[in-house]
This record gives sequence, C-alpha cells and structure tokens, in this order.
Amino acid sequence: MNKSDLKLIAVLERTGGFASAQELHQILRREGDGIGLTTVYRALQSLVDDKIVDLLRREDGEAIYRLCGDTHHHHLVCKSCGDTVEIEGGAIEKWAKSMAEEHGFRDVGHTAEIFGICSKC
Amino acid sequence: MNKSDLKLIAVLERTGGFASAQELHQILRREGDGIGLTTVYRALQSLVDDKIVDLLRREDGEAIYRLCGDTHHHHLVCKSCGDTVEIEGGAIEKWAKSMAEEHGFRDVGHTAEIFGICSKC
DNA sequence: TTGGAAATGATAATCATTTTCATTTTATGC
DNA sequence: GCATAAAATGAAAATGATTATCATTTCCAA
Repeated sequence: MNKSDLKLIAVLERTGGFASAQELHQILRREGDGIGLTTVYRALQSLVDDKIVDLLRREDGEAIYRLCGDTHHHHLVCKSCGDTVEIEGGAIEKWAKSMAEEHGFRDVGHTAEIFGICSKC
Repeated sequence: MNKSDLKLIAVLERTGGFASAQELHQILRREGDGIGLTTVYRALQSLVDDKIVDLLRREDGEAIYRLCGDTHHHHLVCKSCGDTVEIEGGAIEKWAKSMAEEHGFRDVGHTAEIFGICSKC
C-alpha cells in the first residue's frame, strides 16, 4: 500500500461507482496530479490483488474498477445518453447464490446490468 | 447469412463451448481453410447481431463466442477452467422488467453472469 | 549521510479488434 | 452466355487498452 494506491482509492471514493484506468488517470491529471498512466495501472492491479477494489468489464471489454467496500448494487444505464441509476439487486444476490449452490460452484460473484432508453431520451 | 457465417457456425458446433475469434480463425486455418481473420470477426459480429451466438468475456477481456440456444439464458462460468453451465434466469427477467418500469426506462435488455470456482477445480 | 530497495513514468512493445481499400466472388437482369 | 452492380473477402494499416522495459527518483533503515 503506497501513495499511489491511496490516491486511487481516494478518487474511487470520491467518484463512486465504476471507472476505467484511463478515466481515473484523466481525473487525477485534471486535478493537477502528474501521476503516470503506468502507475495508475500498477496501483489498480495491486488493489485488485489485495481485494480492495473489484475488477469488472464493460461490454466492450475495457476493465472497470470499483471499491469493494461499496454496498453492492447494480446499474440501469441509458443506451442513448449514458445516464445511470443505481438500483437494488437483492433478487439477484439470491438468484446467484442459489444457482451457484445448485451447480456446486463456490467463491462466486456476479455481474448484472440493465440497459434501455430513459424517459428523457 | 453467408458462407463464412456458416463456416463459423460449423466450427462452433463441432468444438462446442466457447472460443475466441483468434482461436476460431486458427482452427479454420489448420483445417486448410484460407479464411482471413477479418472475415472471422465480421462473421462473428453478424452472428451475434442475429442472436445466433453469444458473446462473453474472458477474465482478461478477450471476447469469446458460443452458439446459443433459442431460449434466453444466462451463464455460470468457472473462473479457473472456463467450464460453463447455462442456467435459468426467470428471476432476472422479472427483476429487470420491474426495475426498468420503476425508473421509466423502455426498450430494455440486460446482462447477468455468475462466475466462481466449479466443483472440479 | 548513504546504499539499496521500492516506486515512478516515459517510451516502446503487445495483442485483440476495427478500418480501409483494392480485389474477387456472387447474384441478377438481359 | 455476358455484363454489371452489389456483396464478400482479406491484406495491411490503424486503433486503443494494457503490459513490459528501463533509466531515474524517492524513501528508509543502518
């Protein structure tokens, strides 16, 4: 756990939700931090190894990160304007758990996102 | 639906399970088919658009493809060996629909995958 | 203070995927 | 059969995220 790791944690706390390495790098740069992209990747990797952040994938395969401690929630994303709503996923948690048990899987996680067109678009 | 599409379907049927575009290309090449990588990507994309194959992501973000049955289903994927089980997602359908309604979204779809370690690993 | 280990970041390398574009194949009308 | 336009193809270049290299800087204990 070094200075860069802490910077990344701070940004993730501040922004909440998911962000890619490139986005996190840009945010830090915009704030005047001269941190390099390489260091951002390294810090994120180490945070993932330490199970401090989760690594997920966007639909295009780009890696996105979020703090593990965050209450686990899911997203409702507008395909048109990109607006995002955080939603409860209690039903999903139960579903994932029971499906995993049924098929003998352990150490399970899950992803679930809903996408559509929001009322404004 | 053209000749290349059919070739890809044939390979996916023969191999079963998931394969990446690069792997599918190599398989065809090995069998003496001079098909180009570009064409493999194009065929896969069109098959995904037509909902004939599923597109998932490996842990490293690489796209992997698999023939999908006609029923809408989700996947339970082993992070270690890549083994995959198709599972029912009735609960998810309802959840997605009700969440979308609640927030005024229309034209909605969803993704949901469960990943963990299977009993063999 | 100093010597070495850890951290950093610019740059180059990788690798999957997409674009471009010229060529070939296929389908269709005459 | 033949001409021709549309679709398909693939080599090569472009793209974009991620990773590897490596020289330099920072940090810390002796």
